[in-house]
Amino acid sequence: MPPKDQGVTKTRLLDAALRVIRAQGYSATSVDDLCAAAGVTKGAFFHHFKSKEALGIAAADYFSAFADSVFAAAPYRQLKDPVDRLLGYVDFRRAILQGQLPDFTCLVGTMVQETYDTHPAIRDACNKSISDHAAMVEADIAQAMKARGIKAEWSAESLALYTQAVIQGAFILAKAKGGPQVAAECLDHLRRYLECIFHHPARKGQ
Amino acid sequence: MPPKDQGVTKTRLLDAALRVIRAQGYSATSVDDLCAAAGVTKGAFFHHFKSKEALGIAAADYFSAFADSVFAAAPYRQLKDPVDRLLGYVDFRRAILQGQLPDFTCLVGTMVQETYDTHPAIRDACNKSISDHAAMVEADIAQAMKARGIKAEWSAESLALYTQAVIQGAFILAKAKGGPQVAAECLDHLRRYLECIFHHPARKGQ
DNA sequence: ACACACATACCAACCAGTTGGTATGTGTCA
DNA sequence: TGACACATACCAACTGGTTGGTATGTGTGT
Repeated sequence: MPPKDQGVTKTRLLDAALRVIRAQGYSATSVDDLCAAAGVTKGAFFHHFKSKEALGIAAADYFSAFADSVFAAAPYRQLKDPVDRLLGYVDFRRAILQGQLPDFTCLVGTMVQETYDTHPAIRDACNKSISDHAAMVEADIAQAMKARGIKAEWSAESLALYTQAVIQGAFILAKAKGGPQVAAECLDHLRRYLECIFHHPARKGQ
Repeated sequence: MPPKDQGVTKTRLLDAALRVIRAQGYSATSVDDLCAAAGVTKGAFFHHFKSKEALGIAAADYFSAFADSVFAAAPYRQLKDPVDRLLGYVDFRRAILQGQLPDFTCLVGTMVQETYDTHPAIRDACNKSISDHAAMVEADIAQAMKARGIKAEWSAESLALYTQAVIQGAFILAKAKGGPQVAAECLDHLRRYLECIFHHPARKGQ
């Protein structure tokens, strides 16, 4: 019944990849692991992906598309003021630090550390994922700078990438310490920096 | 003559581990890879380390001790004012972003992402390495807060961990983008945040 | 003589990827 | 309508090579 099952097996493999690779890393995850987690056979795997590396690239794209949809639909996107949107982004990222670590950490941040030197194609896919997400943040930053009349030595792109560095680093610390609390506190510091830059009054109790 | 060669083979293996694991990651690095890079046999490896996991833990400790000595000997340590020392730390971290990526990135930040869920003993060693280094930064932060009479909602520990998150995240971005420039710009933003917190006049041209 | 620091040879389990095959669907032309 | 050619989706079994780890030597200094 191919029409009914169209793409189901492939999607099951990609969903499994997100879960398993975020928990174990790319190298430690075997094709058999993926197949077992997805409940499919090895033949099905290599029918949909020509190699493990191709699955890695596809997983990065899949993760990226999923993240795009989550942030596009997030409530903070509706805020009128670009500074509010920027701070809303940080608050939203803080709010989604829920559940187990493999549920909210970043697939591409994990993968790129393992593959940047040995699998250039995966590194490029991860870089595109991070850069595209940063570009979304950069748009709000550029508007915020214009709205507040801020002329700085740093670029909107540089600050957007900085937000991503904080988030990626916060995930590493969360993994090292076994929980998301340290990551939340990192996002609080990031928020404080942005408030400082955009002359925004700090929230009470923060 | 064992007295002369005392520890040489073990050290060669640990040095190789630093290089190879930072380039390929922990899981993708085989014991054979390590032996080849160190120029020793497998028998020697398992004479000094009872398992690959034990090597991972030893490598984290070895990296940690190396980092300790580098930072203890760094010129910024001689600065009298704790705020200068804190900013000096960031400047020093920025200055050592030299050479190839595996030369200056963080072994434990790389390893913990791959092992936090599957090798608790390695995760603990990585966590200790990060936390000990953060504690060194935290001491200067605590003194800086006292010197400037700063009472904040955040703790010195929280800010110290934030500096480590920025550094770890900067390494991920550097790997994704293939060079250290983005990491340097992240450290510039971190410096700006610290200047803001400690009411320090910004440097010109920054 | 004995412990230590290695080296050699080897193993079972696992690895990514291939094979030959089946079941099911789709487009086309008479 | 139906028969044929072809494509898609999948499967179980297999392959050559690699994995972490072990068992058993061997040379050397004390």
